[in-house]
Amino acid sequence: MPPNVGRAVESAVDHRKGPRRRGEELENAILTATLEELAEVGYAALTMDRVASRARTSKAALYRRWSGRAELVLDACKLRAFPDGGLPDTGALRTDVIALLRRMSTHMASPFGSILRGLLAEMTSDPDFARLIRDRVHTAGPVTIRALLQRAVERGEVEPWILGSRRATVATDLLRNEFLLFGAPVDDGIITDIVDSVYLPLVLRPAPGPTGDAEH
Amino acid sequence: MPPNVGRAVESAVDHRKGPRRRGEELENAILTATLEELAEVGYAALTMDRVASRARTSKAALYRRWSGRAELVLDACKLRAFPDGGLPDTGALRTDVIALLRRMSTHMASPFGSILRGLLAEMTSDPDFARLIRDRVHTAGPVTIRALLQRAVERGEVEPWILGSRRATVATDLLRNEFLLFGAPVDDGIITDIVDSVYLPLVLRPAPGPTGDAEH
DNA sequence: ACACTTAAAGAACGGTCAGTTCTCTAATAC
DNA sequence: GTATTAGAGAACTGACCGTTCTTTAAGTGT
Repeated sequence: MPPNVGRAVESAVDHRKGPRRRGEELENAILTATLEELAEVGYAALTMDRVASRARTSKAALYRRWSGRAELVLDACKLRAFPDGGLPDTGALRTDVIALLRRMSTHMASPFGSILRGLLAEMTSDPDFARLIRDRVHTAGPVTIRALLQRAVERGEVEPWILGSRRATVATDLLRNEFLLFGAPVDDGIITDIVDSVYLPLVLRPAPGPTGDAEH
Repeated sequence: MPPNVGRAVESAVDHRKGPRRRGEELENAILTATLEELAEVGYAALTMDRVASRARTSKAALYRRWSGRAELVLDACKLRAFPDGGLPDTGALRTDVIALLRRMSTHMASPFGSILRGLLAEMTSDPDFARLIRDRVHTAGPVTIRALLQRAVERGEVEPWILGSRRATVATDLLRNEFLLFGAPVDDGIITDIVDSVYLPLVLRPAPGPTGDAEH
């Protein structure tokens, strides 16, 4: 019945007395711990137990907020987004794009790279979750390069229809592919090769399209 | 000692007596069981226990041959390669490439797609293993498209230098990117978009006007 | 100030799976 | 034949996941 009324001789070490965090404060501590774990051991080796103990909380507190590792990491990446550093603005499309790809490359060489791989693998299961990952993780590249293109259009370097074409994001798409296959950081020669022998010929002025291909 | 001195009251059911497979026969059975498991539950849910019991063998036999799940799956994919079906040969580069991308798309919609994702995620750890994956899994696309290009060069559709350029594999690179981000099968409109608005403008003869693409 | 409600800390548990290591014994080599 | 190799099967350690329980601090309402 009420077994241990009295005294609890046990529990020599029980710091439930310490200032107990709640709500947002605790949540922030958990997300911070998650990012630290990601930086130290990467996504694949991140465990809920480790995050909980690093944040000096309990797994129960984690599972009350997130349904699993992937959701937790996703939120950690979302709120404390990795530094973006503003748009490159060198005055010419070529150097702008090279600067962007270089930045993406170093970004992928950070723990973020392993997160990317891990989340990509987990997209197999849930389509809704897959959409979430796509939206939160894979939009940075395309959004940024479209902004660079927009300025190039205003300078007259690029024809406006390119913005709505699949050509627009080829540079970041190829960089992502390169990273996934060969790892990061992506060699600088490869970056300039992507830009000079593929991307610029596709988007720069005199580049002709086959038929009227402004769709998507 | 008499072989079956009546000991061991235990072991009511012990079929170690059945024809015990060895060497290559057993290995084939294991690889077959691996492929069946892959087809049924996908890469993420594949476990060594299940493979062992499906092959009616023991985990010890698996670990004597492979150091883990990834190596096993890699070998299973390598030996009993998924059907290639020969090179598309339609007489024109455009239709050849579209046929190739379609085939790759359906391939990625098979269990092979989940294998791809899983292996990609495991490349984080070991660089040697990463190379192995790249070589065994991601060569099919590029190798095939180079063969298509080679024939296009012989027909005069494409200039020879393209074969050694990064442009050569852009179609398969973009398809892989599309699959990883959006899943398979890849919509047919996207495939033709990749080919018509990106790939062909990059590789076809000089300045491919929509009407007369000069072959002389 | 008080009782009441919420939720954090911590521990334990059941379950799954990875890898390892036993024993026993069939298949093979010598 | 005898000796060696290696497969079958089971047990076992250890990691991790996700859940649940108890105890108790932090808020909430009156």
